[in-house]
Amino acid sequence: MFSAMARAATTTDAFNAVAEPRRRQILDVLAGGERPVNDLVDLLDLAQPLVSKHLRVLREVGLVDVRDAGRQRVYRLNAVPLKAVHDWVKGYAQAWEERFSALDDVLEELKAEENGT
Amino acid sequence: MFSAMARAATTTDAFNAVAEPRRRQILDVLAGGERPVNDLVDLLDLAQPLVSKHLRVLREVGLVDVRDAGRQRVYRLNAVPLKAVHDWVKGYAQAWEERFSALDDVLEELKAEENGT
DNA sequence: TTGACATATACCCATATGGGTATATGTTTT
DNA sequence: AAAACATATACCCATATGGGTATATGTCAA
Repeated sequence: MFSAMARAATTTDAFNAVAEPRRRQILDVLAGGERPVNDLVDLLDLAQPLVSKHLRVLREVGLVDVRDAGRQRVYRLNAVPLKAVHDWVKGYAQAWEERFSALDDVLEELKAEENGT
Repeated sequence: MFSAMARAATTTDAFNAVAEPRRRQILDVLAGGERPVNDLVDLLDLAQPLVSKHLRVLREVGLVDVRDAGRQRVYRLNAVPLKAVHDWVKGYAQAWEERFSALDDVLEELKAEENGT
Protein backbone atom coordinates (compact mmCIF):
# COMPACT_ATOMS: atom_id res chain seq x y z
CA MET A 1 0.00 0.00 0.00
CA PHE A 2 1.20 3.46 -0.78
CA SER A 3 -0.39 6.87 -0.96
CA ALA A 4 -0.86 8.53 -4.31
CA MET A 5 2.24 10.23 -5.54
CA ALA A 6 2.01 13.99 -5.49
CA ARG A 7 3.98 14.14 -8.66
CA ALA A 8 5.30 11.56 -11.06
CA ALA A 9 8.88 11.55 -12.25
CA THR A 10 9.25 13.40 -15.50
CA THR A 11 12.62 12.15 -16.60
CA THR A 12 11.68 8.61 -17.41
CA ASP A 13 11.00 8.72 -21.12
CA ALA A 14 12.51 10.14 -24.27
CA PHE A 15 10.03 13.03 -24.39
CA ASN A 16 11.13 14.30 -21.01
CA ALA A 17 14.79 13.52 -21.46
CA VAL A 18 14.77 15.65 -24.56
CA ALA A 19 12.73 18.47 -23.04
CA GLU A 20 15.81 19.71 -21.20
CA PRO A 21 17.95 21.93 -23.47
CA ARG A 22 21.22 20.77 -21.96
CA ARG A 23 20.37 17.21 -22.77
CA ARG A 24 19.54 18.09 -26.34
CA GLN A 25 22.91 19.79 -26.53
CA ILE A 26 24.60 16.65 -25.28
CA LEU A 27 22.83 14.55 -27.88
CA ASP A 28 23.73 17.06 -30.56
CA VAL A 29 27.39 16.71 -29.65
CA LEU A 30 27.22 12.93 -29.50
CA ALA A 31 25.57 12.90 -32.89
CA GLY A 32 29.00 13.89 -34.18
CA GLY A 33 30.62 10.87 -32.59
CA GLU A 34 31.22 9.29 -29.18
CA ARG A 35 32.82 11.43 -26.48
CA PRO A 36 34.26 11.10 -22.98
CA VAL A 37 32.53 13.10 -20.24
CA ASN A 38 35.20 15.77 -20.05
CA ASP A 39 34.74 16.66 -23.71
CA LEU A 40 31.10 17.36 -22.97
CA VAL A 41 32.03 19.38 -19.90
CA ASP A 42 34.28 21.58 -22.04
CA LEU A 43 31.90 21.85 -24.96
CA LEU A 44 28.80 22.62 -22.88
CA ASP A 45 30.66 24.76 -20.38
CA LEU A 46 28.76 23.08 -17.59
CA ALA A 47 29.98 21.73 -14.23
CA GLN A 48 31.13 18.13 -14.50
CA PRO A 49 28.66 16.72 -11.94
CA LEU A 50 25.79 18.29 -13.87
CA VAL A 51 26.96 16.71 -17.08
CA SER A 52 27.18 13.36 -15.33
CA LYS A 53 23.67 13.80 -13.99
CA HIS A 54 22.23 14.64 -17.40
CA LEU A 55 24.08 11.68 -18.86
CA ARG A 56 22.50 9.48 -16.24
CA VAL A 57 19.03 10.55 -17.30
CA LEU A 58 19.91 9.95 -20.92
CA ARG A 59 21.32 6.55 -20.03
CA GLU A 60 18.23 5.53 -18.07
CA VAL A 61 16.08 6.41 -21.03
CA GLY A 62 18.37 4.53 -23.36
CA LEU A 63 19.44 7.52 -25.41
CA VAL A 64 23.12 6.94 -24.74
CA ASP A 65 25.39 3.95 -24.16
CA VAL A 66 28.61 4.00 -22.16
CA ARG A 67 31.89 2.28 -22.69
CA ASP A 68 34.87 2.16 -20.36
CA ALA A 69 38.11 3.35 -21.83
CA GLY A 70 40.83 3.39 -19.21
CA ARG A 71 39.91 6.05 -16.76
CA GLN A 72 37.50 7.62 -19.17
CA ARG A 73 33.86 6.79 -19.77
CA VAL A 74 32.97 7.22 -23.41
CA TYR A 75 29.37 8.03 -24.22
CA ARG A 76 27.72 7.18 -27.48
CA LEU A 77 24.40 8.23 -28.96
CA ASN A 78 21.60 5.73 -29.33
CA ALA A 79 18.87 7.53 -31.24
CA VAL A 80 16.38 4.67 -31.25
CA PRO A 81 14.17 6.04 -28.42
CA LEU A 82 13.81 9.25 -30.40
CA LYS A 83 11.79 7.40 -32.96
CA ALA A 84 8.83 7.45 -30.56
CA VAL A 85 9.04 11.23 -30.38
CA HIS A 86 9.35 11.48 -34.12
CA ASP A 87 6.42 9.18 -34.72
CA TRP A 88 4.19 11.18 -32.42
CA VAL A 89 5.07 14.61 -33.72
CA LYS A 90 5.00 13.46 -37.32
CA GLY A 91 1.25 13.00 -36.98
CA TYR A 92 0.92 16.77 -36.69
CA ALA A 93 2.83 17.68 -39.83
CA GLN A 94 -0.34 17.98 -41.85
CA ALA A 95 -1.84 20.21 -39.18
CA TRP A 96 0.92 22.79 -39.26
CA GLU A 97 1.13 22.68 -43.02
CA GLU A 98 -2.55 23.56 -43.16
CA ARG A 99 -1.84 26.49 -40.90
CA PHE A 100 0.96 27.65 -43.13
CA SER A 101 -1.07 27.41 -46.28
CA ALA A 102 -3.91 29.25 -44.55
CA LEU A 103 -1.40 31.99 -43.79
CA ASP A 104 -0.30 31.95 -47.39
CA ASP A 105 -3.89 32.50 -48.44
CA VAL A 106 -4.14 35.54 -46.22
CA LEU A 107 -0.93 36.94 -47.64
CA GLU A 108 -2.16 36.34 -51.18
CA GLU A 109 -5.34 38.17 -50.35
CA LEU A 110 -3.46 41.13 -48.94
CA LYS A 111 -1.30 41.21 -52.01
CA ALA A 112 -4.36 41.13 -54.26
CA GLU A 113 -5.92 44.00 -52.31
CA GLU A 114 -2.75 45.97 -52.68
CA ASN A 115 -3.05 45.74 -56.45
CA GLY A 116 -6.61 47.07 -56.32
CA THR A 117 -9.18 44.45 -55.22
CA MET B 1 20.22 42.66 -10.07
CA PHE B 2 18.91 39.21 -9.22
CA SER B 3 20.39 36.05 -7.87
CA ALA B 4 20.81 33.10 -10.16
CA MET B 5 17.66 31.08 -10.45
CA ALA B 6 17.89 27.71 -8.76
CA ARG B 7 15.86 26.20 -11.51
CA ALA B 8 14.47 27.52 -14.75
CA ALA B 9 10.87 27.05 -15.75
CA THR B 10 10.43 23.99 -17.89
CA THR B 11 7.03 24.67 -19.37
CA THR B 12 7.94 27.52 -21.62
CA ASP B 13 8.54 25.83 -24.94
CA ALA B 14 6.98 23.21 -27.15
CA PHE B 15 9.46 20.54 -26.07
CA ASN B 16 8.44 20.85 -22.46
CA ALA B 17 4.77 21.37 -23.12
CA VAL B 18 4.74 18.12 -25.01
CA ALA B 19 6.81 16.22 -22.47
CA GLU B 20 3.79 15.91 -20.21
CA PRO B 21 1.63 12.92 -21.26
CA ARG B 22 -1.63 14.65 -20.32
CA ARG B 23 -0.82 17.51 -22.60
CA ARG B 24 -0.06 15.16 -25.46
CA GLN B 25 -3.43 13.56 -24.84
CA ILE B 26 -5.09 16.95 -25.00
CA LEU B 27 -3.40 17.72 -28.29
CA ASP B 28 -4.33 14.31 -29.63
CA VAL B 29 -7.97 15.02 -28.87
CA LEU B 30 -7.84 18.51 -30.35
CA ALA B 31 -6.26 17.07 -33.47
CA GLY B 32 -9.69 15.64 -34.12
CA GLY B 33 -11.31 19.06 -33.94
CA GLU B 34 -11.84 21.93 -31.53
CA ARG B 35 -13.37 21.18 -28.14
CA PRO B 36 -14.73 22.98 -25.09
CA VAL B 37 -12.94 22.33 -21.79
CA ASN B 38 -15.58 20.01 -20.44
CA ASP B 39 -15.21 17.64 -23.35
CA LEU B 40 -11.55 17.32 -22.45
CA VAL B 41 -12.39 16.80 -18.80
CA ASP B 42 -14.66 13.92 -19.74
CA LEU B 43 -12.35 12.40 -22.32
CA LEU B 44 -9.22 12.58 -20.19
CA ASP B 45 -11.00 11.72 -16.96
CA LEU B 46 -9.06 14.45 -15.21
CA ALA B 47 -10.21 17.10 -12.74
CA GLN B 48 -11.38 20.27 -14.49
CA PRO B 49 -8.87 22.59 -12.83
CA LEU B 50 -6.04 20.37 -13.96
CA VAL B 51 -7.28 20.40 -17.52
CA SER B 52 -7.49 24.19 -17.37
CA LYS B 53 -3.94 24.35 -16.06
CA HIS B 54 -2.58 22.14 -18.80
CA LEU B 55 -4.47 24.19 -21.35
CA ARG B 56 -2.84 27.28 -19.95
CA VAL B 57 0.61 25.85 -20.53
CA LEU B 58 -0.36 24.84 -24.05
CA ARG B 59 -1.76 28.30 -24.65
CA GLU B 60 1.35 30.06 -23.40
CA VAL B 61 3.45 27.98 -25.74
CA GLY B 62 1.09 28.69 -28.60
CA LEU B 63 -0.01 25.12 -29.15
CA VAL B 64 -3.68 25.96 -28.71
CA ASP B 65 -5.94 28.90 -29.42
CA VAL B 66 -9.11 29.72 -27.53
CA ARG B 67 -12.42 31.06 -28.67
CA ASP B 68 -15.35 32.18 -26.56
CA ALA B 69 -18.62 30.49 -27.30
CA GLY B 70 -21.26 31.55 -24.86
CA ARG B 71 -20.28 30.20 -21.51
CA GLN B 72 -17.92 27.76 -23.08
CA ARG B 73 -14.30 28.23 -24.06
CA VAL B 74 -13.49 26.30 -27.18
CA TYR B 75 -9.89 25.20 -27.62
CA ARG B 76 -8.33 24.56 -30.98
CA LEU B 77 -5.04 22.97 -31.95
CA ASN B 78 -2.26 25.07 -33.40
CA ALA B 79 0.43 22.62 -34.42
CA VAL B 80 2.91 25.19 -35.72
CA PRO B 81 5.18 25.15 -32.63
CA LEU B 82 5.52 21.40 -33.03
CA LYS B 83 7.49 21.96 -36.19
CA ALA B 84 10.49 22.93 -34.06
CA VAL B 85 10.32 19.60 -32.27
CA HIS B 86 9.92 17.77 -35.53
CA ASP B 87 12.82 19.59 -37.13
CA TRP B 88 15.11 18.75 -34.24
CA VAL B 89 14.22 15.10 -33.93
CA LYS B 90 14.21 14.58 -37.68
CA GLY B 91 17.96 15.13 -37.66
CA TYR B 92 18.32 11.85 -35.78
CA ALA B 93 16.35 9.70 -38.18
CA GLN B 94 19.47 8.55 -39.95
CA ALA B 95 21.03 7.65 -36.61
CA TRP B 96 18.28 5.30 -35.51
CA GLU B 97 17.98 3.79 -38.95
CA GLU B 98 21.65 2.91 -38.79
CA ARG B 99 21.01 1.24 -35.47
CA PHE B 100 18.15 -0.73 -36.92
CA SER B 101 20.11 -1.90 -39.93
CA ALA B 102 22.97 -2.86 -37.61
CA LEU B 103 20.47 -4.97 -35.71
CA ASP B 104 19.28 -6.45 -38.97
CA ASP B 105 22.83 -7.46 -39.75
CA VAL B 106 23.11 -9.26 -36.44
CA LEU B 107 19.85 -11.06 -37.07
CA GLU B 108 20.98 -12.07 -40.55
CA GLU B 109 24.15 -13.44 -39.11
CA LEU B 110 22.28 -15.48 -36.51
CA LYS B 111 20.02 -16.80 -39.23
CA ALA B 112 23.00 -17.77 -41.36
CA GLU B 113 24.57 -19.57 -38.42
CA GLU B 114 21.35 -21.45 -37.85
CA ASN B 115 21.54 -22.86 -41.40
CA GLY B 116 25.06 -24.19 -40.87
CA THR B 117 28.08 -21.84 -40.73
C1' DT C 1 -32.75 38.06 -10.47
C1' DT C 2 -31.77 33.75 -9.04
C1' DG C 3 -29.86 29.54 -9.98
C1' DA C 4 -27.43 26.35 -12.89
C1' DC C 5 -23.56 25.88 -15.75
C1' DA C 6 -18.63 26.41 -17.60
C1' DT C 7 -14.18 27.71 -16.76
C1' DA C 8 -10.25 29.95 -14.55
C1' DT C 9 -7.69 31.00 -10.56
C1' DA C 10 -5.99 30.84 -5.78
C1' DC C 11 -4.49 28.19 -2.60
C1' DC C 12 -2.13 23.83 -0.29
C1' DC C 13 0.94 19.84 -0.65
C1' DA C 14 4.47 16.41 -1.75
C1' DT C 15 7.89 15.65 -4.74
C1' DA C 16 10.88 16.20 -8.80
C1' DT C 17 14.26 19.10 -10.78
C1' DG C 18 18.56 21.44 -11.98
C1' DG C 19 22.33 23.77 -10.23
C1' DG C 20 26.09 23.84 -6.79
C1' DT C 21 30.02 21.95 -3.74
C1' DA C 22 32.36 18.30 -1.61
C1' DT C 23 33.74 13.78 -1.86
C1' DA C 24 33.94 8.79 -3.05
C1' DT C 25 35.54 5.54 -6.56
C1' DG C 26 38.38 3.81 -9.87
C1' DT C 27 42.41 4.24 -13.19
C1' DT C 28 46.77 5.60 -14.91
C1' DT C 29 51.18 7.62 -14.35
C1' DT C 30 55.42 8.50 -11.86
C1' DA D 1 52.86 3.79 -3.15
C1' DA D 2 51.64 8.33 -4.15
C1' DA D 3 49.92 11.75 -6.95
C1' DA D 4 47.19 13.13 -10.79
C1' DC D 5 43.31 12.36 -13.44
C1' DA D 6 38.33 11.16 -14.83
C1' DT D 7 33.91 10.37 -13.41
C1' DA D 8 30.02 9.34 -10.37
C1' DT D 9 27.55 10.12 -6.25
C1' DA D 10 25.94 12.35 -1.99
C1' DC D 11 24.49 16.09 -0.20
C1' DC D 12 22.20 21.02 0.09
C1' DC D 13 19.08 24.48 -1.89
C1' DA D 14 15.52 27.15 -4.27
C1' DT D 15 12.04 26.59 -7.21
C1' DA D 16 8.95 24.38 -10.62
C1' DT D 17 5.56 20.92 -11.12
C1' DG D 18 1.24 18.30 -11.08
C1' DG D 19 -2.48 16.96 -8.41
C1' DG D 20 -6.17 18.39 -5.21
C1' DT D 21 -10.02 21.40 -3.15
C1' DA D 22 -12.34 25.64 -2.74
C1' DT D 23 -13.76 29.61 -4.88
C1' DA D 24 -13.99 33.62 -8.10
C1' DT D 25 -15.76 35.00 -12.60
C1' DG D 26 -18.66 35.12 -16.24
C1' DT D 27 -22.72 33.44 -19.07
C1' DC D 28 -27.10 31.53 -19.93
C1' DA D 29 -31.70 29.81 -18.36
C1' DA D 30 -35.93 29.95 -15.61
